[in-house]
Amino acid sequence: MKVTRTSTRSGTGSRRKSATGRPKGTSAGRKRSARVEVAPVQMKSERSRDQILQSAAQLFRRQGFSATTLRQIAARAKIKAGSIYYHFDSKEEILDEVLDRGLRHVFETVKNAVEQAGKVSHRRRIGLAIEAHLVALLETSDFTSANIRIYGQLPEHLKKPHRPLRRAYAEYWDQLFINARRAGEIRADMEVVPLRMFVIGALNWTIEWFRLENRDAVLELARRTETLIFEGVNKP
Amino acid sequence: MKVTRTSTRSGTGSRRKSATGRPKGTSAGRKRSARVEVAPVQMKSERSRDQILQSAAQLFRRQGFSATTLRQIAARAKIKAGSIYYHFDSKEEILDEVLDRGLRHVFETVKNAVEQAGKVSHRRRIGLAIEAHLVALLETSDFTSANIRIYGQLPEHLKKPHRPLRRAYAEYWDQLFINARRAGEIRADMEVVPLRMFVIGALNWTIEWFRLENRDAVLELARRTETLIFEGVNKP
Amino acid sequence: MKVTRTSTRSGTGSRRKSATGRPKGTSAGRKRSARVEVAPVQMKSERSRDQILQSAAQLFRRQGFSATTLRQIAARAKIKAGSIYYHFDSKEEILDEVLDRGLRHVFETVKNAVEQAGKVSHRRRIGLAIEAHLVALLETSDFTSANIRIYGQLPEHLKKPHRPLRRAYAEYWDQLFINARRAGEIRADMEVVPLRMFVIGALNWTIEWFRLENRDAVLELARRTETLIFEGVNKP
Amino acid sequence: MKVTRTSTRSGTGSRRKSATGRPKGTSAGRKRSARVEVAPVQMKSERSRDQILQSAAQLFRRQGFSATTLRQIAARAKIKAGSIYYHFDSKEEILDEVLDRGLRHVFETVKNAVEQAGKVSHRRRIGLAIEAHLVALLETSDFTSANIRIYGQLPEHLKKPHRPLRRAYAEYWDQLFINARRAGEIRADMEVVPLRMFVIGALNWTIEWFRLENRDAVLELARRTETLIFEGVNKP
DNA sequence: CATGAATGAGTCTTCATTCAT
DNA sequence: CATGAATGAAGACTCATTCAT
Repeated sequence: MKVTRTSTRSGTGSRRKSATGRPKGTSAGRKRSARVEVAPVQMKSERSRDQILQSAAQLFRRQGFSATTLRQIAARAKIKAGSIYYHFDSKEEILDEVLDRGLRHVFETVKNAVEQAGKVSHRRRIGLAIEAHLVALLETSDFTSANIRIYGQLPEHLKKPHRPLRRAYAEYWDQLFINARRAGEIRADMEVVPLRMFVIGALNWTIEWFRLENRDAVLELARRTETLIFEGVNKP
Repeated sequence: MKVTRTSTRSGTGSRRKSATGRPKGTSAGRKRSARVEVAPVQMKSERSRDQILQSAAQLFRRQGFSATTLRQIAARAKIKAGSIYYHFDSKEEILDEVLDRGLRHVFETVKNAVEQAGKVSHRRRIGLAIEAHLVALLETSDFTSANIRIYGQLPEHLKKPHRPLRRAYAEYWDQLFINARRAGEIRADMEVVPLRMFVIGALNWTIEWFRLENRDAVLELARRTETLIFEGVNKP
Repeated sequence: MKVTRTSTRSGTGSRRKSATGRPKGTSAGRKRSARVEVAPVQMKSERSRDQILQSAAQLFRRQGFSATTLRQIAARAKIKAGSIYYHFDSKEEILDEVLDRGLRHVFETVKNAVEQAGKVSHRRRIGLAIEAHLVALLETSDFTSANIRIYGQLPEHLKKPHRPLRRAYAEYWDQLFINARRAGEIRADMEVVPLRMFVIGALNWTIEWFRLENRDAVLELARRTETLIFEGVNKP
Repeated sequence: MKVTRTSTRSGTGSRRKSATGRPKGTSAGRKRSARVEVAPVQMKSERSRDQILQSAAQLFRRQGFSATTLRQIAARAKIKAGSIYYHFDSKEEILDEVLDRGLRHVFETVKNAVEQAGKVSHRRRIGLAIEAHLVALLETSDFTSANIRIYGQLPEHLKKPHRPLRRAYAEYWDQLFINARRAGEIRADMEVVPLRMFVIGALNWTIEWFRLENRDAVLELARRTETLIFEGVNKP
C-alpha cells in the first residue's frame, strides 16, 4: 500500500525553485518503488541526498530544527556544508522532506499493518495500528520521530504544507475508532476526536523517554499500551 | 506546601557568576519569602525580571529555546535586549529559571490538590492529580508548558540541573500509583513506571493540540482523561 | 530649495522593515534641515550611519554594487561588518539610500544654481545647470557619482523605486531646453529628448575619466562642455 | 583592415597557464586566420567557446562582471558550469577575451568605415567614425557594449592588459580631430583630448538608454549626434 | 567535450553579549 | 535600571573552481 498524496500538496516538488540544473527532489517517489531484488544501483547523488536527509532527521529529532546546523548535518553525512546545496535549495527544504517522509512512513506502516490483518476484530485492528505507530516512531524511522517531535514548534509557514497529510492520518485513526464503536467494541458514549488525541498522545510521548534496547522492547511496549487503552488501570 | 529543593541543586544560584553587584538570580527565593506586610510592592527590578521570564516562557513554549531570540523576549517584555543583562547573565540562565519555575509550578499544584483532598479514595487522588497537572500545564503556567515542551530537545548540560526535581516529581506520581495498587484500586499486575509514563505522556501531549477556550474546558478534558485512564475504551 | 519627493516614493522609508527598535531611515530629512549655525550635535548613531553611507558610496562608485563587500564598507567606516546591521537592514537598503541621496543631491544642486541665477538668458541657465551637474558629479558628492555610475547595471527591483525621481530630474532638464527653444535660443528643429540624452550623456561620462586635481578643474571642464554643446566644433 | 595588437599585450595568451593540452585561448587567432575555403565548419569546441563568450558578454553588459555567475553564463550557453573550464581557465579569462573582442570590434569597425570612405572631407570622416562607433556599440556587438559599460568598474589588474589597445583607439580618434583641425574644419582653439572625451562620452553613454528598435534607429541617432557635435544647439 | 558532484573561501546576515552613558 | 551602539562568532547560503567519469 502506498499513501496517496493529498490534493493540496502534490508531492514536495511544488515548492522547489531549482533554477539550477541540480537533481533536487523527485527522489522520494523513486526510492519507494525500489524493490530489494532489483537493487537499482542508487547513484552517488541519491546516496548523498539520503545521507543528508537521514542525518538531518536524526539531528532535528534530537535538537530541534533551529538548533541544528547545516554543518552538523553535513558532518554527519560526511560531506562539507556547502555541498548540501547541490542537493537542496535550503535548510527548510530539507526539513520539508524530512517531515514529509516521516509522516508518510508512519501512515504507510500503520495502513499496511491494518490492511494485512484481514478479517479480525476492531480491537485487534486498533491494536495493530498502535503497534505499527510505535514501531515506526521508535524503531524504523528517524524521519517519523523527527516529525512528531519538532512539528509543534515550527513556524506556521513550515507547518502549513504538511497539514493535509496530517489530517488524513488523523482521519484514518478516527475511522478505526468509529468502526469499532459502531461494532460495539468501544463504548457508545466515547467521542472519537478526544479519544484519538488521547491515544496518539500517549503513543507519541514515548519518544521523550523510550530508548530502544532489545528487539521486542517496542512490541512489549505496544502490548502494554494497548491493554491500558482498552482496559484502563481499574481492577477488572 | 512548598516543593523543597533537592540536594543536587541548591537553588539555581550555583551556576551564577554574579561578579557584579546586581541582583541576579536571587529573586526566586526572595520573592517567595517576601512577607506581605513588609514589602507589598514589588520593586521595578522585580517586575522587569518577571516580565522577562514570562515573555521567555511564552516564546520558548511556542518556538523552542534556540529559535527564540533575546530581542523577541525583550520586545515582549517591553524593554530593550541589552537590558536583559541587568537581570540575567545569559540566555541560558533565563532558560534555567523558566524550567525551574515550570516544574516547580506543576509539582506544587499537584501536591496541593492531592493534599487538600484529605481522606479520599486513591482513584480520586489520582484524578485530582490529573486535573491539577492539566490545569498547570494548560491554564495557569506558561512556565510549565514551556518546560514540558522544550525540555526533551535541550542539550545535556541544560537538562542536567533539572533532573533531580524531575525525578522527584516522577516519584511522587509513582507513589500515587503504588498506593492505589496496594489498596487494590489498580490491578496488581500493573507495573508502575510504564503506567506513569503512559499517564504523564497522555497528559503532556495535550499541549500540542489543546487550545484553551472556555473556563471549564480543561476540567472537562481532565474528567474525560481520567475515565480513559481508569476504565479504558472497552464496553464495560 | 528642496527637492520634493515624488508621490510614488514617499521617502526611502516605505521599504523599511525595521522590526527592531533601531533608528533606521529618517536621517535624510533630518540632516538636510541642519543649519550650520544650529550645529545639532549629530549623535553617535547618526555619525556612524553617515560614515557607512559615505563609505558605501565611494566603494560602489569605484567597484560597483555587487563587487563591494560589507566588510569593505565597514572597514572604511571604521567599524565591524556586523555593526552595519544596527543601522541598516540589508546591503540593498544601503544602496537604496546611496542612490536616493545621490540623485537628490544633483537635482538640488542644479535647481539651486538655476533658481539663484535670477533673470538671465536661457543659455546661461543651461550653462549653470551644466556646471552644477558636473560639480555635483565630480566634486561634491560620492553619492551622485555612485548613482550615475552603477544605476544602469542594477537589477530591476533595485532600480524601480528610483524611477520617479529620475524622471523628474529628466523633465527638469527638458523644461530648460523647451524654454530655451521657445525663446529662440536653440534651433527650432531640435528635439528635446535626444538633446537631453546627448547632453546628460556627455556630462555623465566624465566620471569615467575625469580626476579632480585643482579647484577649478571642474569649472574649466564645465565651460568647455558648455561651449561644445552650444557651438559645436565647427569653425564659426 | 585588421587591428594590430600592441606591443605590451602580445595576444591574450600571455596570462594563460594552459598546463593541460586543452585549446584554451588560441581561438581568437585561429578563427580570424581560418580561410573560408579550408575550414568552413567551426568545430564543436569552437562553437561552445563562442557561445560562452557571447553569453558572458551579454550578461556582463547587463549586470556587470561581478554580478554575473558562471552558472548564468553556462545556462545561456546551454552547457553546464563545469564545462566552461574546458574552454577557459577562469572567469577572468573570459572577461579578458570579452573585453578584447569588444574593443577590437569597435576599433575595426570604425577604422574600416573611415578607410573605405576614400577621399572625403574630415567632417565626413568623423561623421563616419561616429556612426561606426554607435553601430558597433548598439547594434553589432555585445562585446563592445560590455566592454564600454563595465571597464570602468574593474579592478586594476583586470584593466591593465587592455590599456594599450584603448590608448591606440583613443589616439586614432585624436588623429581624426587633429587632421580636421589642421585642415581648418574644426576651430583652431579646440583642444583635442577634451574634445575626444566629450565626443566619445556622448556616444558611449547611449548604451545606458538606447534600445534598438528598427533598423535605422542607430543611423538616425548617429546623424543627430553628428549634427550636435559639429553645429551645437545654437540657432545658426 | 561535457557533466555530476563536490569543495572551500567568502558573502550577507543574525544574535548573544558587552559596556559606556 | 535601561538603553544605544557596537562586536565577534557563527549561521545559511553562493560561487568559482576541481576532477573523476
